[in-house]
Amino acid sequence: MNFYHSDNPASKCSVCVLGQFCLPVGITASDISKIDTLVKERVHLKKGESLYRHGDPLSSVYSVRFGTLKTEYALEDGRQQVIGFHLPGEIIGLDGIGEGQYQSEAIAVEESEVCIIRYEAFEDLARQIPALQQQFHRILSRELTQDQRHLLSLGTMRAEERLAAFLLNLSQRLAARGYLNHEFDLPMSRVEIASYLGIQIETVSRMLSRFAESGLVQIKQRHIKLIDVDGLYELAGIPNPERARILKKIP
Amino acid sequence: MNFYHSDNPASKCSVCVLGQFCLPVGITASDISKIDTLVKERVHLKKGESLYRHGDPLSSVYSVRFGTLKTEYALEDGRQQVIGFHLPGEIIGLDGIGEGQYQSEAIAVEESEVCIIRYEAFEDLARQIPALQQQFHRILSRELTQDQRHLLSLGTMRAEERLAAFLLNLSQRLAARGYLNHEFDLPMSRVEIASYLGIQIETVSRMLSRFAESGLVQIKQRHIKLIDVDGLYELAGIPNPERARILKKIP
DNA sequence: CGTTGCATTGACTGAGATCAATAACTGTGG
DNA sequence: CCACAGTTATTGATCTCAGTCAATGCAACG
Repeated sequence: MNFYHSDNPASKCSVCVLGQFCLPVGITASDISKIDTLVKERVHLKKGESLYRHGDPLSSVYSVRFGTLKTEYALEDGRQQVIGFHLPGEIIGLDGIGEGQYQSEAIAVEESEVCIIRYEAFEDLARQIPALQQQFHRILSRELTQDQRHLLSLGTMRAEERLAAFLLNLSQRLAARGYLNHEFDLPMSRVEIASYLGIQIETVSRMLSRFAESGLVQIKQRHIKLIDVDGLYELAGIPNPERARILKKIP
Repeated sequence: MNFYHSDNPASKCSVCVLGQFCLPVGITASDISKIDTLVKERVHLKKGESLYRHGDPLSSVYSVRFGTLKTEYALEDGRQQVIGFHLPGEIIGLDGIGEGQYQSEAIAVEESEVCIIRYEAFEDLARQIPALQQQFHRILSRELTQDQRHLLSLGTMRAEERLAAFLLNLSQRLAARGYLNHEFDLPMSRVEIASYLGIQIETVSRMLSRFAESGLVQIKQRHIKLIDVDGLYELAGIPNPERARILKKIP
């Protein structure tokens, strides 16, 4: 882990390209300068390094600057699962607020960098800037919704559907960040995908091969190209939000 | 749905026996009176009635006064799953904050009553009372942790383990509310349990019968008596928090 | 160019789903 | 109070998806 301290303008929240994700909308210039003072440090993580571990006291929450992190949750008997993958602009460490210590472990899936947001200072500032407080609540709430969608996937979907939904979700999130969304590199390994989806690595492999056979995707190792997006959506059992649906079901 | 409006003292948050769950600790007398003004209305729900539905605009969050509610999350193709059961003192509706409309549907599993907390007024008040704001963040964060534990259950545990963990979790939550925790009535049906655990109703039935055969529990319909709590914990693959563990693992 | 880690593919197995029948309870009205 | 319908739960028989075990393939790297 590599810490940075910086006052140079390029590290300011207000000029960060991710502002759309981690900054609240509709705040004044003076608010912005306050927010800028909040984030003075960053951490650089090499692949496999932990940002925090289960049980570490909560001092900060973190905003991903670049790279990808996974959060893992462990059962007392040693079994563990990847709970989430976190892309640039997303906030992690929120599960530490409840008990004052992180409940999960956050690990870099690839080389990554995160902004450190001192939690106490943040909470104070949120009280002063209503828009910031509201945005924080929205972030927490969306996190809940995200987990609930994931629950639905693990509870009701078959392996094939889970994987299709996973690829599409990743694609959507990449698109929202302005990346190519129909062709990208998976930052995570098959093991990590399998763990996240609650299936075995062999099943991930088989399903990906099957998708490729069916002409839904092209895969070369971790490089993936979505060919038939509609087909994937259909397979996942969810409607394609990329095309406005004019048709209604006629019963 | 039956609305109440009330200024009578018995309906005040400050005297509600659930205060320990929904009120922040360490607040002043004047804060208490402000909080009391926040919750003026309650809703009475008969079994099966919805408190809110997916897509309803968020106006309030709710605190369960008595009874049990379930929240269900639906997939676009009609599949749906019970995401959580909510006991007295727990807050529901938080998933509505992110998008300004509820993402799930909340339904009474048995006759229930909830306090209405107008969300905008609550957010304002939270800004004025730091302890309230902190408590709210803790509640949101614990909700996240709860969902993550649930994810782990659906992702890595076998049916048997999920059911054992479910019974123990319910028992713990009842104990925290001062109820009998080793003998109680399940408020929810087998269908609802199965949905929550991501398994089939027949499997729930079979596993319960198996638990009874093994002398772990006694079951008569929805009435359940935990006989061998340690055995259940072992089966669930989690340590028993009810007995302080002096022993350490010797490698 | 072997070694090491990650991914794919095949053969077999098993936990839990599905289908089906029965049993037990709940509530209703005569 | 009983009969009946309707719901909810249990139990059995069979099937299937995905897990497990095992072998092979493929990159990257010292």
